[in-house]
Amino acid sequence: MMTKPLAKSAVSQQRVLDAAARVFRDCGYAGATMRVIADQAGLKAGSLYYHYKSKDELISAVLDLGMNATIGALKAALAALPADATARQRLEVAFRTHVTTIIANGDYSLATSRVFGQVPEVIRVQHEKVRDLYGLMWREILTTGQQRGEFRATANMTLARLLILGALNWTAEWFKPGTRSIEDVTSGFAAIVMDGLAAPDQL
Amino acid sequence: MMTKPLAKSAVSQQRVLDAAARVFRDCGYAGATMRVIADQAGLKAGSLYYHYKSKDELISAVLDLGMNATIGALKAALAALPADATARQRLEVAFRTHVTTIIANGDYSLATSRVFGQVPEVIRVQHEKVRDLYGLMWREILTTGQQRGEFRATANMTLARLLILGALNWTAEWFKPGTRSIEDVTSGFAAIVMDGLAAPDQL
DNA sequence: GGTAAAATCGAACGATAGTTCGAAAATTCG
DNA sequence: CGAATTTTCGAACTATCGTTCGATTTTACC
Repeated sequence: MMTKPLAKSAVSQQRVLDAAARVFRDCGYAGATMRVIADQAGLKAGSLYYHYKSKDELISAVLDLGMNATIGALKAALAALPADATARQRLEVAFRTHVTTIIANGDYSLATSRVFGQVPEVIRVQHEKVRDLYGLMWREILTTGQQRGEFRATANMTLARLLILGALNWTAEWFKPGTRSIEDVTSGFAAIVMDGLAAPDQL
Repeated sequence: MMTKPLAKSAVSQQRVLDAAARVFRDCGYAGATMRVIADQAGLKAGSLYYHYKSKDELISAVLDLGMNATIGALKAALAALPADATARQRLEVAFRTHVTTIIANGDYSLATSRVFGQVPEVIRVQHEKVRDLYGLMWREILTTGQQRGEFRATANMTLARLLILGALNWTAEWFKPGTRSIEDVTSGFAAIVMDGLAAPDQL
């Protein structure tokens, strides 16, 4: 008899995914073995294949989750902003949201950024599209702000985007909760990117 | 009889190292196999062990070379600067030097940054010291500039350093020679970091 | 509580990993 | 050229990889 999909397997599936993210992050794609992932999830290697039919499907799921969480969070945060928000406010919210998300989903974010270059090409190409979509969201924030005259007209916004994303993604590598708050980091970053390091001209 | 070390082996050793950097960059630490590295170097797997006595020694050599090239280049560039150079000039030179080096040594730089988190702990700890040394050089540039009053007193220089190094290291991932010049990238980055994105107040 | 379905196990498969080592080839130099 | 040395090869070893699959245990439902 046909039964509705039961919920007991979902908890195991989640444990497997979490374990996979951690192991992929620490060991890379090839270095992450199914046996270690299974062990971290409290299973034996063979049992993984009940939930994911191959290692490639596992890494693909990890990449999906890491990227989609980031995109979804940014979309939601921007949508929650009042319509008359300044470009600076939008940029600051984007900073905070990005860092908050990649810290909260640390295992997935680090796994994604560290392992992306090592994954089989088929999978990488597939996820590059999602990455590009995310880049487009940032491009929109920056160019709109420039068109409104809130950002310096002479600034190269493509370079700005690459600088910002490089700096923000790097936070996942060094940020340790407890030492500094996410708010401190993002507001500090925003201050530099918006106002620069140079001391104001003395009059 | 004892003979002086001959030079014929050095060329092979270099070919092995170059091949290793490429393969480590593309496949990660565990994914890079000795057989593929040997093949890229025009040798058979067993022959690698004449030059390096283990895979760990190989990756260690790649990490060394990647990091030391960057450190050496920055040291030299700063030393070549006139003694009365402004902090802004020093920072711009550091930008340019860092990017130029990691682009020139692309295989080693990317291998280093991608593989660092996957390497056996003994090796990683060893190279963390060298990394810290490099961070210290940047810290010096930034705090000195701040003490001289050339950089905003309110700016958090630790965050500035993390932002800058994150952004600069990320260039190795996206920079494609031909499209944009290194000079364009570094001067664009420097403009943002020094002067900020915000449009000047209208009076 | 019993029974069907879901979930896990455990042993095994071929493939390939890092590494070793004696033999073979290439190089150097008198 | 020929002998000593340097460099490379190729086959082999053990370990472990991803994966499969029938047996077994656990779970859900009447």
